[in-house]
Amino acid sequence: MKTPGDTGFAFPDWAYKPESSPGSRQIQLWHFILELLRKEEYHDVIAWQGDYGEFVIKDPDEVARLWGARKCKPQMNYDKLSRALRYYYNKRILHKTKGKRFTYKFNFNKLVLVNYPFIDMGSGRGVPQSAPPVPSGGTHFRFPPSTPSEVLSSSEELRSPGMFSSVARRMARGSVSDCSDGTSTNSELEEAVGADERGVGPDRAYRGLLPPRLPHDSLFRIYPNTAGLARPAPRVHPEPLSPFPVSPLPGPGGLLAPTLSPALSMTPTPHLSYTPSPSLSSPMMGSHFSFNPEDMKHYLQAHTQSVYNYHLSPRAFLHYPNIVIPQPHRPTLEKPAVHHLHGPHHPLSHSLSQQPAGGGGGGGEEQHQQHPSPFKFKLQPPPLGRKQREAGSSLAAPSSSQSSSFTGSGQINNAVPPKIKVEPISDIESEEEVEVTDISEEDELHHNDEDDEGDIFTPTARHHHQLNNHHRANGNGSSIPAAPHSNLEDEDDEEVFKTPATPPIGGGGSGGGLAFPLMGLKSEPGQAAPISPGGTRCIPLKLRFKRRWSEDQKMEADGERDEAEDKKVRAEGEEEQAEEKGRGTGAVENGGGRGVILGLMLPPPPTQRRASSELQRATAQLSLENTGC
DNA sequence: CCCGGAACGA
DNA sequence: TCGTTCCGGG
Repeated sequence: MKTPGDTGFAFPDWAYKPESSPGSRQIQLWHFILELLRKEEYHDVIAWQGDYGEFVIKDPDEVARLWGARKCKPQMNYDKLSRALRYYYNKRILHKTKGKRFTYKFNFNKLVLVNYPFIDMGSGRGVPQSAPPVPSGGTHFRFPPSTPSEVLSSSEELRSPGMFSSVARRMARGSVSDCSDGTSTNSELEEAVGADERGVGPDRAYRGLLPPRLPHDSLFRIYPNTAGLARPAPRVHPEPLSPFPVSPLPGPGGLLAPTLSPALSMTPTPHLSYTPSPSLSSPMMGSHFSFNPEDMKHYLQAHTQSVYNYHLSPRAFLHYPNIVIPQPHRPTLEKPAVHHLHGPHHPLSHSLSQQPAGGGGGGGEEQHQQHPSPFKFKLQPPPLGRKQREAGSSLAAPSSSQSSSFTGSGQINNAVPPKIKVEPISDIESEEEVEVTDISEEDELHHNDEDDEGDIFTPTARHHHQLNNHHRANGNGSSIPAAPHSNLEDEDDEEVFKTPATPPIGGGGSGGGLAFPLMGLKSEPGQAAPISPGGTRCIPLKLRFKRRWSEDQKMEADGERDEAEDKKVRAEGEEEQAEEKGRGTGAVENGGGRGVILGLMLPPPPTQRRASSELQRATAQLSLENTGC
């Protein structure tokens, strides 16, 4: 599957690997955690807390037991489990919330990208404090750096049959757990799931998964560039129950208006079974960008798949005009044109086959089958070790950290400048001091790439955690300050500089070219500098890269570097510079690039429920699978 | 409690 | 090769 040949640029393997996906036979700890988090039954043991993506293990032993049961390792204990969790730090799947016991936070950035872009995590309702509505703009969520464009670019690979087939098979086989002894866990989970599916309405179903906040905002924030769009108050909470943020656009109706790129016809195609109302459908895409429909499709599909896989809320589904995303089940509805795209539909269908919910399911399935992640590219794993906390901290901390960590408080909402905002208000004070040392490491390093991202989810958290979590904690819960995607910029910039060439893009020019084209399309006139790809490359390239890769790249780059030379991470000086630059020029572009993405993402509002229900089912199915001892 | 190197298994 | 588990140290 992995083609070694690949350059390796895109996302981390785990992000797209089938194995990573929930449906996969071998469950991974983080999947498991996610699973538990989504179930209320376990909310006593583990639950979302505070910031997005942040969860607390209330009963470590129990969690360990459950995990052990799942893996058929009776000896599992929290210590081991936590080690496993720690292992994820390097992968950036999660990180520890300092200062809080048993509290970790998911970095969905990457995950999101590939597997599920819109995710949010949060507490579902179950969660007590945190659940709340997002504060104002929830900004936590960030778009995946890579975004579709990247994906698209690599589309080549996407289609590779090999992957699909293999995946498909896997999925198909998939479910069924081997572990007979399956402890209660399995059964419980399964049951629970089942219950959710059927009995409960969709709302509930997913509610657990997602977090209260809404990612959308973040999206917006990221993309401000479309000035027109302004994504004012994206978050609407349509559904009271659901914790999630709601669909973004809908609220402000105006926002939506802008439609997608001109290139595409805006026509909303209701192909999707769950398609939301057409009008709503197009989210925010700015007029600026246009994607290639196919690409979009792929992206969407992938996204969809992820959604299903992870039980994300329906909102997660993207809606894009002209593009049809196949749904997993429910073939009955329409089988629109699923063209080759098909989707993702995954395992569920297969595994589900057992339940023919939708009458004619069979046929539909075929079409869709696909793998989870259509995209193949991956970035390389960037793990790097961050060993030197201390060292780094001293150095880097200062400037970079600040920038990166933004506390920003709701700027987005208000400000929402068309451009990106750079560092918000971050309170330097607190952050710096505090963070500097401890955090610094993380922040620095990560922040480069991730923190921001990661933080994005919990912007506040980071800083505070050390000092005081208190405020962040639930009080508002949300606390979401803001966003800051500014960080991104910074980050990006950095990266750019560093690894300009790297790119992913394939080897060479060609690769790059591919990628860019999209960009070009997207970009609009004014802002971004579209310019031809070639030309663009020089400067724009960087920027672009930044955006895309931004995080990943940075990390990787850094990581690589670090690895190669030494682990220390220090490149801050450079970074800083980069940041500055990036801002200047980058801002616009950023917006553009990302904006596009955002646009893609948009979630559809209303209608999704169905989808969600299905999703649920699917998920349920998946969850059942687990086990294989 | 948390970290991360080292060993181990698939 | 990758992920998980063991284990000593902070």
